[in-house]
Amino acid sequence: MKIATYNVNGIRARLPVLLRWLEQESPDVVCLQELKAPDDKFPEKEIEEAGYSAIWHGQKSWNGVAILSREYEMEEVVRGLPGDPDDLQSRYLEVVVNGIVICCLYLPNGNPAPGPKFDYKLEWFDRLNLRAQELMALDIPVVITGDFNVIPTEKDVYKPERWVDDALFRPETRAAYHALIAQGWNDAIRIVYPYDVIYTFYDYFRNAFGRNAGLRIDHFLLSPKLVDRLTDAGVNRDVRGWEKSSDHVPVWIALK
DNA sequence: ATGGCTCCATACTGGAGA
Repeated sequence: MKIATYNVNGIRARLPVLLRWLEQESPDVVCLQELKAPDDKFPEKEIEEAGYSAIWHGQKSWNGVAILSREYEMEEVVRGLPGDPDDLQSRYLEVVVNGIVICCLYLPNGNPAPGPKFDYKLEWFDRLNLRAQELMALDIPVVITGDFNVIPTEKDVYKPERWVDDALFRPETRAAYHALIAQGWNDAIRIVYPYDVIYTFYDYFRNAFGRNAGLRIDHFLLSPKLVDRLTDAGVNRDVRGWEKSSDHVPVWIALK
């Protein structure tokens, strides 16, 4: 079973690239972030013609997440991150598919930091960790994946010293991420590739992709019940070089 | 230190992204 995550940065602008990538990689389940489209503008027909059912949580202009499935039935569990009725941003979707809970998230960017956007990021992170703790306590197969907007370590950024004050790398952000990991979650990419330099995002500016000046901010976290089933993982780095690419790269895992 | 690029909105410009 192959599961992928891809921050598309606008599903309408990205549709040709998305469909080409789906055709090439044939993932069973796909978590998408940054749809940048309201619910009624989600390209349901094109996704269906590509062979996928879909559940989506859209929003006008910004944010938006979706989960696609090629073969397995999906059952929606949670829409929107619990814990704050005033938070209307579409950043979290949770489903059960093939006996696995899959959480698709788009964690707030948080820049500029400090400031209200950074406060929102940390508050959102606290609520994510509460939900993750609930799932961990169930002792079942769970995948938490998506765009975390977190650079976990210095190894995950091309020039760490330039990012120390950024909301993606500040101590508070890394502390929240490490608190999540400390619940017992396993970083799938680092299990398969403990030492390699792996990036999932390249800025549109300054030929970042050509210089391999990237960040690793899209992650796959596996519950203990699932980690033994991990057989492979990777990033589709070449997709970043395609015409009209997203600034993010698809990330995937394979489970037995 | 700045700006470089790309997306979306109701649009010839600005906000957000990371």
